[in-house]
Amino acid sequence: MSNSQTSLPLVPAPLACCSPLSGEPMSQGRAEQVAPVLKALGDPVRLRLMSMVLSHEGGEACVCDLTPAFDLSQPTISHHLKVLHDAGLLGRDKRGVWVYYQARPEAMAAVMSLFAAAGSASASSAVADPAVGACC
Amino acid sequence: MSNSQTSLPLVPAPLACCSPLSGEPMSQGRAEQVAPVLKALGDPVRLRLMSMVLSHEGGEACVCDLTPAFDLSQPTISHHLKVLHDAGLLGRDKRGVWVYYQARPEAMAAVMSLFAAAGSASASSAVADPAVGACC
DNA sequence: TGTCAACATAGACATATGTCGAACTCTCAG
DNA sequence: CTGAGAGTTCGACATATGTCTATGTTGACA
Repeated sequence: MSNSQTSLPLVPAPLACCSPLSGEPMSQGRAEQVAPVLKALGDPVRLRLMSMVLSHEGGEACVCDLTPAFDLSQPTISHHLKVLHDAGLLGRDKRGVWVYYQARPEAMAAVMSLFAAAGSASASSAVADPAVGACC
Repeated sequence: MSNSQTSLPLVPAPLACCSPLSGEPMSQGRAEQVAPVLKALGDPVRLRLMSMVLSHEGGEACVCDLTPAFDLSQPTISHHLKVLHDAGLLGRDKRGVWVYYQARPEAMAAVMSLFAAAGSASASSAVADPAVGACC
Protein backbone atom coordinates (compact mmCIF):
# COMPACT_ATOMS: atom_id res chain seq x y z
CA MET A 1 0.00 0.00 0.00
CA SER A 2 1.19 3.46 -0.81
CA ASN A 3 -0.28 4.60 2.41
CA SER A 4 2.46 6.19 4.46
CA GLN A 5 0.32 6.95 7.49
CA THR A 6 1.78 5.32 10.52
CA SER A 7 -1.65 4.75 11.97
CA LEU A 8 -4.91 4.35 10.17
CA PRO A 9 -7.18 7.19 11.26
CA LEU A 10 -10.20 5.30 10.04
CA VAL A 11 -10.91 3.15 13.05
CA PRO A 12 -11.75 5.92 15.51
CA ALA A 13 -13.36 8.21 12.93
CA PRO A 14 -13.85 6.32 9.66
CA LEU A 15 -14.79 9.31 7.56
CA ALA A 16 -15.20 12.99 8.06
CA CYS A 17 -18.88 13.66 7.66
CA CYS A 18 -21.05 16.26 6.05
CA SER A 19 -18.97 16.80 2.95
CA PRO A 20 -20.86 15.31 0.05
CA LEU A 21 -19.34 15.00 -3.38
CA SER A 22 -21.20 17.99 -4.67
CA GLY A 23 -21.20 21.37 -2.98
CA GLU A 24 -17.60 22.37 -3.13
CA PRO A 25 -14.69 20.46 -4.67
CA MET A 26 -13.22 17.86 -2.40
CA SER A 27 -9.75 18.58 -1.11
CA GLN A 28 -6.92 16.28 -2.03
CA GLY A 29 -6.36 15.33 1.57
CA ARG A 30 -9.94 14.33 2.08
CA ALA A 31 -10.03 12.45 -1.20
CA GLU A 32 -7.05 10.44 -0.07
CA GLN A 33 -8.87 9.70 3.17
CA VAL A 34 -12.11 8.59 1.55
CA ALA A 35 -10.85 6.78 -1.54
CA PRO A 36 -9.40 3.77 0.31
CA VAL A 37 -12.81 3.04 1.81
CA LEU A 38 -14.47 3.01 -1.60
CA LYS A 39 -11.57 1.08 -3.01
CA ALA A 40 -12.04 -1.55 -0.34
CA LEU A 41 -15.63 -1.93 -1.50
CA GLY A 42 -14.64 -2.00 -5.14
CA ASP A 43 -14.09 -5.72 -5.28
CA PRO A 44 -16.88 -8.25 -5.85
CA VAL A 45 -15.61 -10.60 -3.17
CA ARG A 46 -15.39 -7.88 -0.57
CA LEU A 47 -18.76 -6.48 -1.55
CA ARG A 48 -20.32 -9.89 -1.00
CA LEU A 49 -18.45 -10.28 2.28
CA MET A 50 -19.86 -6.96 3.51
CA SER A 51 -23.30 -7.95 2.35
CA MET A 52 -23.09 -11.34 4.03
CA VAL A 53 -21.94 -9.86 7.32
CA LEU A 54 -24.64 -7.20 7.21
CA SER A 55 -27.42 -9.63 6.43
CA HIS A 56 -26.21 -12.32 8.81
CA GLU A 57 -28.08 -12.96 11.99
CA GLY A 58 -27.05 -10.49 14.66
CA GLY A 59 -25.19 -8.38 12.13
CA GLU A 60 -22.04 -10.40 12.56
CA ALA A 61 -20.52 -13.52 11.08
CA CYS A 62 -17.50 -15.65 11.75
CA VAL A 63 -14.97 -16.52 9.10
CA CYS A 64 -16.19 -20.08 9.08
CA ASP A 65 -19.62 -18.81 7.98
CA LEU A 66 -18.19 -16.76 5.16
CA THR A 67 -15.47 -18.88 3.64
CA PRO A 68 -17.64 -21.75 2.30
CA ALA A 69 -19.67 -19.32 0.19
CA PHE A 70 -16.69 -18.60 -2.02
CA ASP A 71 -14.62 -20.64 -4.38
CA LEU A 72 -11.49 -19.17 -2.83
CA SER A 73 -8.92 -20.34 -0.35
CA GLN A 74 -9.29 -19.48 3.31
CA PRO A 75 -6.23 -17.21 3.36
CA THR A 76 -7.68 -15.24 0.49
CA ILE A 77 -10.91 -14.64 2.37
CA SER A 78 -8.88 -13.72 5.42
CA HIS A 79 -6.96 -11.23 3.29
CA HIS A 80 -10.15 -9.58 2.02
CA LEU A 81 -11.57 -9.37 5.53
CA LYS A 82 -8.37 -7.67 6.63
CA VAL A 83 -8.72 -5.12 3.84
CA LEU A 84 -12.28 -4.35 4.96
CA HIS A 85 -11.17 -4.18 8.57
CA ASP A 86 -8.26 -1.86 7.75
CA ALA A 87 -10.66 0.39 5.88
CA GLY A 88 -12.78 0.72 8.99
CA LEU A 89 -15.73 -1.09 7.44
CA LEU A 90 -15.62 -4.18 9.61
CA GLY A 91 -14.97 -4.69 13.29
CA ARG A 92 -13.28 -7.82 14.56
CA ASP A 93 -14.04 -9.82 17.65
CA LYS A 94 -12.30 -13.02 18.60
CA ARG A 95 -14.29 -15.42 20.73
CA GLY A 96 -12.56 -18.63 21.54
CA VAL A 97 -11.38 -20.21 18.33
CA TRP A 98 -13.70 -18.18 16.16
CA VAL A 99 -13.29 -14.67 14.84
CA TYR A 100 -16.45 -12.67 14.30
CA TYR A 101 -16.65 -9.67 12.02
CA GLN A 102 -19.29 -6.97 12.43
CA ALA A 103 -20.15 -4.16 10.06
CA ARG A 104 -19.57 -0.64 11.34
CA PRO A 105 -22.71 1.37 10.56
CA GLU A 106 -20.89 4.67 11.00
CA ALA A 107 -18.62 3.82 8.10
CA MET A 108 -21.53 2.93 5.87
CA ALA A 109 -23.45 6.06 6.85
CA ALA A 110 -20.40 8.16 6.19
CA VAL A 111 -19.99 6.66 2.73
CA MET A 112 -23.65 7.23 2.03
CA SER A 113 -23.41 10.85 3.09
CA LEU A 114 -20.95 11.30 0.24
CA PHE A 115 -23.64 10.51 -2.26
CA ALA A 116 -26.62 11.96 -0.47
CA ALA A 117 -26.67 15.40 -2.03
CA ALA A 118 -25.23 14.18 -5.30
CA GLY A 119 -27.72 11.39 -5.82
CA SER A 120 -30.71 13.59 -5.15
CA ALA A 121 -29.56 16.53 -7.22
CA SER A 122 -33.15 17.31 -8.09
CA ALA A 123 -34.85 15.82 -5.05
CA SER A 124 -33.04 18.18 -2.69
CA SER A 125 -34.28 16.97 0.67
CA ALA A 126 -31.62 14.38 1.36
CA VAL A 127 -30.27 16.58 4.14
CA ALA A 128 -33.20 15.40 6.20
CA ASP A 129 -32.06 11.81 5.95
CA PRO A 130 -31.75 10.42 9.47
CA ALA A 131 -28.52 8.53 8.85
CA VAL A 132 -26.77 11.63 7.61
CA GLY A 133 -28.19 13.61 10.46
CA ALA A 134 -26.94 11.08 12.96
CA CYS A 135 -23.47 11.25 11.47
CA CYS A 136 -23.13 15.01 11.74
CA MET B 1 -21.56 8.25 -29.60
CA SER B 2 -23.12 4.85 -29.33
CA ASN B 3 -20.85 3.39 -26.76
CA SER B 4 -18.63 0.78 -28.26
CA GLN B 5 -18.44 -1.50 -25.24
CA THR B 6 -21.03 -4.17 -25.59
CA SER B 7 -20.01 -5.71 -22.30
CA LEU B 8 -20.80 -2.72 -20.11
CA PRO B 9 -24.50 -2.57 -19.30
CA LEU B 10 -23.98 0.45 -17.11
CA VAL B 11 -24.85 3.27 -19.43
CA PRO B 12 -28.51 2.43 -19.96
CA ALA B 13 -29.05 1.13 -16.43
CA PRO B 14 -26.04 1.93 -14.29
CA LEU B 15 -27.06 -0.14 -11.31
CA ALA B 16 -29.92 -2.34 -10.41
CA CYS B 17 -31.77 -0.55 -7.64
CA CYS B 18 -33.41 -1.45 -4.39
CA SER B 19 -30.93 -4.05 -3.27
CA PRO B 20 -29.00 -2.58 -0.38
CA LEU B 21 -26.01 -4.30 1.13
CA SER B 22 -27.97 -5.59 4.04
CA GLY B 23 -31.21 -7.52 3.74
CA GLU B 24 -30.12 -10.61 1.90
CA PRO B 25 -26.63 -11.55 0.73
CA MET B 26 -25.71 -10.02 -2.58
CA SER B 27 -25.39 -12.43 -5.46
CA GLN B 28 -22.07 -12.88 -7.16
CA GLY B 29 -23.43 -11.57 -10.44
CA ARG B 30 -24.72 -8.41 -8.87
CA ALA B 31 -21.52 -7.90 -6.91
CA GLU B 32 -19.58 -8.09 -10.15
CA GLN B 33 -21.92 -5.49 -11.61
CA VAL B 34 -21.67 -3.06 -8.71
CA ALA B 35 -18.02 -3.43 -7.72
CA PRO B 36 -16.57 -1.69 -10.82
CA VAL B 37 -18.55 1.45 -10.01
CA LEU B 38 -17.18 1.60 -6.49
CA LYS B 39 -13.76 0.71 -7.77
CA ALA B 40 -13.92 3.63 -10.18
CA LEU B 41 -14.58 5.89 -7.20
CA GLY B 42 -11.84 4.30 -5.14
CA ASP B 43 -9.11 6.57 -6.41
CA PRO B 44 -8.37 10.01 -4.95
CA VAL B 45 -7.94 11.62 -8.36
CA ARG B 46 -11.21 10.24 -9.67
CA LEU B 47 -13.01 11.14 -6.48
CA ARG B 48 -11.84 14.72 -6.86
CA LEU B 49 -12.78 14.72 -10.53
CA MET B 50 -16.31 13.60 -9.68
CA SER B 51 -16.52 16.19 -6.94
CA MET B 52 -15.26 18.93 -9.24
CA VAL B 53 -17.72 18.06 -11.98
CA LEU B 54 -20.60 17.87 -9.51
CA SER B 55 -19.79 21.16 -7.87
CA HIS B 56 -18.97 22.97 -11.09
CA GLU B 57 -21.36 25.52 -12.48
CA GLY B 58 -24.12 23.84 -14.42
CA GLY B 59 -23.09 20.42 -13.13
CA GLU B 60 -20.64 19.96 -15.92
CA ALA B 61 -17.01 20.79 -16.62
CA CYS B 62 -14.70 20.55 -19.58
CA VAL B 63 -11.38 18.81 -19.42
CA CYS B 64 -9.60 22.14 -19.62
CA ASP B 65 -11.32 23.13 -16.34
CA LEU B 66 -10.26 19.96 -14.57
CA THR B 67 -6.72 19.33 -15.70
CA PRO B 68 -5.02 22.38 -14.12
CA ALA B 69 -6.20 21.35 -10.65
CA PHE B 70 -3.97 18.31 -10.68
CA ASP B 71 -0.26 17.77 -10.77
CA LEU B 72 -0.73 15.15 -13.46
CA SER B 73 -0.34 15.05 -17.20
CA GLN B 74 -3.35 15.75 -19.35
CA PRO B 75 -3.47 12.18 -20.78
CA THR B 76 -3.62 10.84 -17.24
CA ILE B 77 -6.63 13.01 -16.43
CA SER B 78 -8.20 11.88 -19.67
CA HIS B 79 -7.63 8.31 -18.64
CA HIS B 80 -9.33 8.81 -15.29
CA LEU B 81 -12.26 10.54 -16.94
CA LYS B 82 -12.61 7.59 -19.24
CA VAL B 83 -12.69 5.21 -16.29
CA LEU B 84 -15.49 7.25 -14.70
CA HIS B 85 -17.33 7.41 -18.00
CA ASP B 86 -17.01 3.66 -18.58
CA ALA B 87 -18.38 3.07 -15.08
CA GLY B 88 -21.48 5.08 -15.98
CA LEU B 89 -20.68 7.84 -13.51
CA LEU B 90 -19.95 10.59 -16.02
CA GLY B 91 -21.60 11.53 -19.28
CA ARG B 92 -19.57 13.02 -22.11
CA ASP B 93 -20.54 15.80 -24.47
CA LYS B 94 -18.27 17.23 -27.12
CA ARG B 95 -18.97 20.81 -28.13
CA GLY B 96 -16.64 22.23 -30.68
CA VAL B 97 -13.11 21.76 -29.50
CA TRP B 98 -14.05 21.16 -25.90
CA VAL B 99 -15.32 18.02 -24.19
CA TYR B 100 -17.71 18.45 -21.30
CA TYR B 101 -18.34 15.82 -18.66
CA GLN B 102 -21.54 15.71 -16.60
CA ALA B 103 -22.29 13.60 -13.55
CA ARG B 104 -25.09 11.08 -13.86
CA PRO B 105 -27.31 11.45 -10.78
CA GLU B 106 -28.91 8.05 -11.34
CA ALA B 107 -25.56 6.38 -10.85
CA MET B 108 -24.91 8.27 -7.64
CA ALA B 109 -28.39 7.55 -6.31
CA ALA B 110 -27.98 3.89 -7.14
CA VAL B 111 -24.70 3.74 -5.26
CA MET B 112 -26.28 5.50 -2.33
CA SER B 113 -29.16 3.06 -2.24
CA LEU B 114 -26.59 0.35 -1.57
CA PHE B 115 -25.72 1.96 1.74
CA ALA B 116 -29.12 3.35 2.67
CA ALA B 117 -30.38 0.49 4.79
CA ALA B 118 -26.92 -0.47 5.95
CA GLY B 119 -25.90 2.97 7.14
CA SER B 120 -29.03 3.45 9.16
CA ALA B 121 -29.05 0.04 10.76
CA SER B 122 -30.47 1.57 13.91
CA ALA B 123 -32.21 4.57 12.40
CA SER B 124 -34.49 2.40 10.28
CA SER B 125 -36.35 5.03 8.32
CA ALA B 126 -33.98 5.33 5.39
CA VAL B 127 -36.55 3.68 3.15
CA ALA B 128 -38.34 7.00 3.18
CA ASP B 129 -35.36 8.75 1.66
CA PRO B 130 -36.51 10.57 -1.46
CA ALA B 131 -33.48 9.70 -3.55
CA VAL B 132 -33.93 6.01 -2.98
CA GLY B 133 -37.59 6.31 -3.64
CA ALA B 134 -36.93 8.10 -6.89
CA CYS B 135 -34.60 5.37 -8.02
CA CYS B 136 -37.04 2.53 -7.48
C1' DT C 1 0.90 -32.45 27.51
C1' DG C 2 -0.12 -33.20 22.83
C1' DT C 3 -3.22 -32.70 19.07
C1' DC C 4 -6.55 -30.65 16.28
C1' DA C 5 -9.22 -26.88 14.31
C1' DA C 6 -9.78 -21.90 13.14
C1' DC C 7 -7.49 -17.98 11.37
C1' DA C 8 -3.55 -15.13 10.30
C1' DT C 9 0.85 -14.22 8.14
C1' DA C 10 4.63 -14.80 4.74
C1' DG C 11 6.41 -15.43 0.30
C1' DA C 12 5.69 -16.02 -4.56
C1' DC C 13 3.42 -15.30 -8.76
C1' DA C 14 0.50 -13.42 -12.67
C1' DT C 15 -2.30 -9.72 -13.70
C1' DA C 16 -4.27 -5.03 -13.13
C1' DT C 17 -3.51 -0.17 -12.39
C1' DG C 18 -1.61 4.56 -12.55
C1' DT C 19 1.51 7.25 -14.81
C1' DC C 20 4.22 9.19 -18.51
C1' DG C 21 5.74 10.81 -23.31
C1' DA C 22 4.73 10.33 -28.13
C1' DA C 23 1.63 10.11 -31.70
C1' DC C 24 -2.94 10.46 -33.39
C1' DT C 25 -7.81 12.67 -34.35
C1' DC C 26 -10.91 16.53 -34.52
C1' DT C 27 -12.36 21.07 -34.95
C1' DC C 28 -11.85 25.80 -35.92
C1' DA C 29 -9.45 30.18 -37.53
C1' DG C 30 -6.98 32.20 -41.06
C1' DC D 1 -5.83 24.13 -47.38
C1' DT D 2 -2.99 24.57 -43.62
C1' DG D 3 -1.71 25.29 -38.86
C1' DA D 4 -2.72 25.22 -34.05
C1' DG D 5 -5.04 23.80 -29.97
C1' DA D 6 -8.04 20.36 -27.22
C1' DG D 7 -8.46 15.60 -26.14
C1' DT D 8 -7.79 10.73 -26.94
C1' DT D 9 -5.15 6.64 -27.84
C1' DC D 10 -0.90 3.95 -27.74
C1' DG D 11 3.13 1.71 -25.82
C1' DA D 12 6.05 1.32 -21.99
C1' DC D 13 7.13 1.15 -17.27
C1' DA D 14 6.96 0.65 -12.05
C1' DT D 15 3.95 -0.51 -8.58
C1' DA D 16 -0.31 -2.43 -6.52
C1' DT D 17 -3.56 -6.18 -6.20
C1' DG D 18 -5.63 -10.82 -5.94
C1' DT D 19 -4.59 -15.34 -5.55
C1' DC D 20 -2.21 -19.44 -4.12
C1' DT D 21 0.65 -22.73 -1.02
C1' DA D 22 3.21 -23.20 3.08
C1' DT D 23 3.82 -21.96 7.70
C1' DG D 24 2.73 -19.71 12.20
C1' DT D 25 -0.36 -18.71 16.13
C1' DT D 26 -3.93 -19.37 19.23
C1' DG D 27 -7.45 -21.65 21.87
C1' DA D 28 -10.21 -25.96 23.05
C1' DC D 29 -10.04 -30.49 24.55
C1' DA D 30 -8.65 -35.46 25.44
